[in-house]
Amino acid sequence: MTTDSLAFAADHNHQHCIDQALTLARQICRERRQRLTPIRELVLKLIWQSHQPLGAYELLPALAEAGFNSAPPTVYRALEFLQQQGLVHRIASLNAFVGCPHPEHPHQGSFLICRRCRSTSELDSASIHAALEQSAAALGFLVEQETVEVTGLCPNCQRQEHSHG
Amino acid sequence: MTTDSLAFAADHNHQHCIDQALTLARQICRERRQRLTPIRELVLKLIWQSHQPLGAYELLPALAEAGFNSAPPTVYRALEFLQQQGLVHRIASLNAFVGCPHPEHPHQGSFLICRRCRSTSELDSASIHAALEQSAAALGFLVEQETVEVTGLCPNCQRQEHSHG
DNA sequence: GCTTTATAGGTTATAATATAACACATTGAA
DNA sequence: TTCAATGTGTTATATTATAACCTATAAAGC
Repeated sequence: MTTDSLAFAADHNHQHCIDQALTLARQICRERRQRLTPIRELVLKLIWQSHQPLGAYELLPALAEAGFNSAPPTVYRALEFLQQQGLVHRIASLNAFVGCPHPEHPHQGSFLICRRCRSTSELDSASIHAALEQSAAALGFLVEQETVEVTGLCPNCQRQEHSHG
Repeated sequence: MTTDSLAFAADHNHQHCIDQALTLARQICRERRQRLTPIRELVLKLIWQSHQPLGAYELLPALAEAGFNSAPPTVYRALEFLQQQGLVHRIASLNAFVGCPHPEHPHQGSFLICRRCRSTSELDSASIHAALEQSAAALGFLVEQETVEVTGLCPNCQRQEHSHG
């Protein structure tokens, strides 16, 4: 994981982050013969405007502005496609969606979510994944899907809370 | 963790499980000077009827039958109280609630959820917790809340799927 | 016991999130 | 160029959750 994919890294260059995500998405969809249509690309771009997970309904106004239909099914369809391609993840504990920095190979992320600034980072989850697999295997349980969402305070917000409550 | 708190254990005695949960709940609330009112106790009992997480709206008919008001706020209030006391957990990925077998000390569980029979077991999550803490600490992130929900197939359902698709 | 205060529950309305169903348009392939 | 598959528009509705306000009940102090 490169530092600049981390929302709370001090050296985070977000424009680079967005550009990279979109370029990668186009490339991946081309390779997989999947159609990254204007709506889908716009939704992905909107989600990548920040590292804060966005709710589906928060995306609708921007879709309307761009001249698209802005009824819920439009955005949910785009999100469904993006999730299938691994380009975004859904955060179950927030009912919201966030861009995936590593869509090359399908996976389910583990997330650190700051309750104060809402910034969310995807963890490189090998050890977490291993711990889950092991606990599951001990009970004979076959793991198919993992939802790992950790809420707390990012480094920046720890400082902020400390100084002004 | 005793075997009989595990939903997919072969020797699971569910009536014992329910009785134990209710007895423990009464004891805990007494100790904490919290009121386990009839509605709250009924909701807890309903949730413990199975190890399948139940949605809030699934509880309403039974509340109505028991002569209580059955508007949503009634059940959400009871669930909020039960969660605060650690007697039930909310499963974010299902929007549903499940009984907690170890409410004595507050914690947030890790769950194994069978996608076929919906049975859900709470893991003793020390190693998972440690892995999360470690990953978070490496980024300077302060953990406050953990949502760990693993979906897959329980041992029974693995056999079933294998034999009749 | 009575009064006061806090907590719990009843009730109505509505917010927030998500999907069903069907018609029409566009794309890509035969 | 026609067909089949996929994507989008549109309307309606399902599902999950909370706000707001009022009444009832419990517990705590006098």
